[in-house]
Amino acid sequence: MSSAKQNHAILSERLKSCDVRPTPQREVVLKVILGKRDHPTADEIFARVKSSMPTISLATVYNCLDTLVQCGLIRQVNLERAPTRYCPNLDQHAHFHDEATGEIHDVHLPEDLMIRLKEVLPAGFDARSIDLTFRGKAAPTLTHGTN
Amino acid sequence: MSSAKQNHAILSERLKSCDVRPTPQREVVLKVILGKRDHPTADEIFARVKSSMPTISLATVYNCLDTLVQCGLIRQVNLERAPTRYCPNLDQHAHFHDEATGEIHDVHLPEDLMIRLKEVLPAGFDARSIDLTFRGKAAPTLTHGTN
DNA sequence: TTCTTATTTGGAATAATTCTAATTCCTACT
DNA sequence: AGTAGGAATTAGAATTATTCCAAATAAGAA
Repeated sequence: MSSAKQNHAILSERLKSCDVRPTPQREVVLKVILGKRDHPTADEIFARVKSSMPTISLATVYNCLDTLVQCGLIRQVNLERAPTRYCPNLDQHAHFHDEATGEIHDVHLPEDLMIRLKEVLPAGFDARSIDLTFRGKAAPTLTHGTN
Repeated sequence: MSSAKQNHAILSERLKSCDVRPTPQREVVLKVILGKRDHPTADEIFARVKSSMPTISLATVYNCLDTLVQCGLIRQVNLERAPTRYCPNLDQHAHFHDEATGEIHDVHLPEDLMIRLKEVLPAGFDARSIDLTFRGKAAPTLTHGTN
């Protein structure tokens, strides 16, 4: 079995396990996002996807993204007043938004902190997800985390 | 001195302390946001402001909001793919976004947790602000926090 | 295969925000 | 008080991200 075929099988399996139809469009959108550890916008994803599937439409990219987020196969990140970005990293992590460069860095969150975070919620609040975003500036010289 | 005048003086003082001109528009926008502990959108703020200053323009509301956020007199909250909301509560707190009702509740964050949060950042990362948003559902019967 | 239903498509529509250029308003300095 | 000069405001146009729509297509079950 070729590597490409195997890849397809893996992606297809992932989609099926979420009870969604493993269409070629969904697979290629997912593949593109997982293929790079950055935080692309819908437009950027559209551009990347078009090189392997030139006929795909932007509406489909949006549809696929919605589906993938629903499934929990990717995450959604919102910066203030900027187009939504998507994140392939499903490990528990926070985002650091470098205000000087606009870059987003993933920051690992230890398990005990996650537990501590959930403890601050009053009784009756049931959190399905937690978004933690830092804003500020990062030291320019060192290379930290992913962008 | 009348209460209204005193109010004006206080608002004006707050603005001056941020090195911005205390214009009537900025004062009324700030007053409207501080007057209610909710999370209005720019459009909602525009509507509220118009009742006391009918000639104000939406562009000015946006300008004022930008200025006030810059000054740190109000905060900005972004829900996924929804218009930006503004928050009068400057105490350290998180937001709980009730996915069923769309309501936003403030959640108090203890000081030690804030310290713990900043500790997860690698050396060289300097966080100016921290945004923590929970998403999920809240028990409907009880009345928790502010919306 | 054929049926049923979900998905895709392109283009139009919507909605939040920003831009622009003209006007008006503060504030500091005489 | 009067005025110069920069900052803020205004209305409306422009931009841009996202969603809607109705028709065409494709996937999975029988």
